[in-house]
Amino acid sequence: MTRAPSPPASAQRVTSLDVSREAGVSQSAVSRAFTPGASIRPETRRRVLEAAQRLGYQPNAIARSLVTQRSGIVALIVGELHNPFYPQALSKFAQALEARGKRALLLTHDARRDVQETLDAARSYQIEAAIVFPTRLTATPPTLGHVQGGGVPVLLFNRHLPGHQLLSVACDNHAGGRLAAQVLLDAGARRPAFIGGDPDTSTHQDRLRGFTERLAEAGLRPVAAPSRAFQYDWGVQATLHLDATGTRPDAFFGANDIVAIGVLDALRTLGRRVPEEVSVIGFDNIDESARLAYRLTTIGQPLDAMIEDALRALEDPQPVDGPRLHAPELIWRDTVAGTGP
Amino acid sequence: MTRAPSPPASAQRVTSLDVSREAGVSQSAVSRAFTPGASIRPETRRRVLEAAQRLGYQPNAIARSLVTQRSGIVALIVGELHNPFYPQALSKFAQALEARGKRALLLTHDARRDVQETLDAARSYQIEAAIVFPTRLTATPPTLGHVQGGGVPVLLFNRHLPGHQLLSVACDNHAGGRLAAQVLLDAGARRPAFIGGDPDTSTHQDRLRGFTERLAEAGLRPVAAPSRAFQYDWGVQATLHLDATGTRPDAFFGANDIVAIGVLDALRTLGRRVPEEVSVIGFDNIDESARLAYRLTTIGQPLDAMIEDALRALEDPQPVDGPRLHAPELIWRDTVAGTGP
DNA sequence: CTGAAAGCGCTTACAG
DNA sequence: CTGAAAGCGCTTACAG
Repeated sequence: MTRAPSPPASAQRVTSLDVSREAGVSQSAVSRAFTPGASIRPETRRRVLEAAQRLGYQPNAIARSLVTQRSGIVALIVGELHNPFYPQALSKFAQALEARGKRALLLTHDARRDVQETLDAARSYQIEAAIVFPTRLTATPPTLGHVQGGGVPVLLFNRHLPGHQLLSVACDNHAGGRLAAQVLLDAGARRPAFIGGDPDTSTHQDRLRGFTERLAEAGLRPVAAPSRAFQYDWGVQATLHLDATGTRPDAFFGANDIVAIGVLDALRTLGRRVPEEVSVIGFDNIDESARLAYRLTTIGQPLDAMIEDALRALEDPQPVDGPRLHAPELIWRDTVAGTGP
Repeated sequence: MTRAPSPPASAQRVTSLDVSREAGVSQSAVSRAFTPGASIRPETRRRVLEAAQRLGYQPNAIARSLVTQRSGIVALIVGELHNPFYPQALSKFAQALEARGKRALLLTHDARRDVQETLDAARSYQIEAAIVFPTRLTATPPTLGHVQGGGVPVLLFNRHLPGHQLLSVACDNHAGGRLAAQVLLDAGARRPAFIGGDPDTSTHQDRLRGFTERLAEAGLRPVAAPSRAFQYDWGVQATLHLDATGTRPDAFFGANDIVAIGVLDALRTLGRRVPEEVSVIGFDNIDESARLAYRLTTIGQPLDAMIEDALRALEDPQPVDGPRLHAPELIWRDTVAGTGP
């Protein structure tokens, strides 16, 4: 079997043409050798693969994308990653994507620019879908109001936009809010407070609504307390402020774990004992909530299931009818009075 | 000015050819209109841009990459993101990349597979560089031992591999270790312990070496303590174990903040008062270390400078001579006795 | 099963 | 400043 000479060392990239010469086959054959299920004799494939190995050849995914019209790229659009819930989701998404032979293009957005800009930039890479993590987004336009995929499906993770036609996957925050109320009620709370996050987000709103609803069924209503941001500092500040103004809730529901941890730290500063004097519950079940210093009882989100569902939803496009909700789960630890469920 | 008819609605993507027809110019002109600095009459560019706007056209970055041989894509390779130091670095990298007109391709690796595999997968996307975050890597082959960029520069962030020709950017951990010792010495420590992370990493080794060295200058040596992992649980466990075996250090240097926070929580469990009875210092200055419950004194890494330097190093390829080190900075809080520097 | 050829959507000499 | 044409590295009908 005669072989064509190897390509000159000056050649930068080794291409399928180089390999075809090395293997003594056509360039098409090289392509087929790298295409699972392609019609090619096993022996030919073997020869090609060996030649490729010798030359250090690897198919060019960019060129492939151009002709197949499928880039295999999914955009992950994130803002700040201060809430540890998101990095965790992010790396799990990247892994799940890889397991499906896809790649994650990581893009950032900030509060000042419209997400649309970021999305457009992503679209030039022929992304097959975009997942946006609304770490800094509010529901009000222009930030997220009119996002247009322009042909590519866009999914909002952990948030939904009432009245908009965006795919979205989230935890059933309304049910989670109810669950939090239930847990606090069972612990004997009579004056529970909700320390909210960004009041303009569905996560905040749904959790509050569920919480309030369940409390009402027990003839109670949450202690009046302000909302502001899903941040540690805010949890601390809100709790201190409440105390300073003479409001002493006997239980706290933090809009997420970061806020609840702030509440816990503020309570410690105030010398109030948890859970003996006051119960605290959070939302998300981030790593930090399991620390010995906190042992925060919280409502966990079924992250893996949510991610699988998100990817599935993106794969077969069907009309959006409301957010895809996942049941939350109580994570019992040490910050709520009683012995648990 | 006569116009060619608009492309049929059936056409999936709108291409530069569609725009050229809409604008009544050549396809080359469309390309030039989107190329900053290209030789094109302002009026022509305006016409093209308007036509593009009408048609919703956006240049195809994939096609562009193919011809320019520059993808504009940089791979970010991460493992687990349990240490919050990494997500923070990750999002800052993504932002810094975008500021330079580049994109971040996010890839994951796990401890079982060789990073080489992940890198090869990334290479098929014609990445211009790869940055690996060694969140799960040890220095021993095969995991990281023989990584070959195969033409693309590879940079290790926050770690270096002695004797290997990989670019790397890190904090000067040796100096940081010395600094930690200095701080503890100033606080009057006589029996300081180092609670190590993964002993097989340069971060661990360099910090320990600096720490030991400075201690030796003061005629001291660290209390014998085991090392294992850069994890919260390990910090807790190691501290508890030390205490159970009758070893009572008067100061702790946690190999990173996560470990130091574990130490702090364990100390609290043991009823030992910080910093009155025992001082604790960490490394990294992650968000969590500033929580009221911890107020951890720590050695901060100059993250922004490190990221800029990493990107710069990747841009102009020059022979590697050792890791590029950045000076650490003492973050004084409440876990070390005394009034600070 | 195999190869020659067209074409994916751009950029970039080249000639005008 | 502009257009026609070649070509980036692949995949995929098409014909054998």
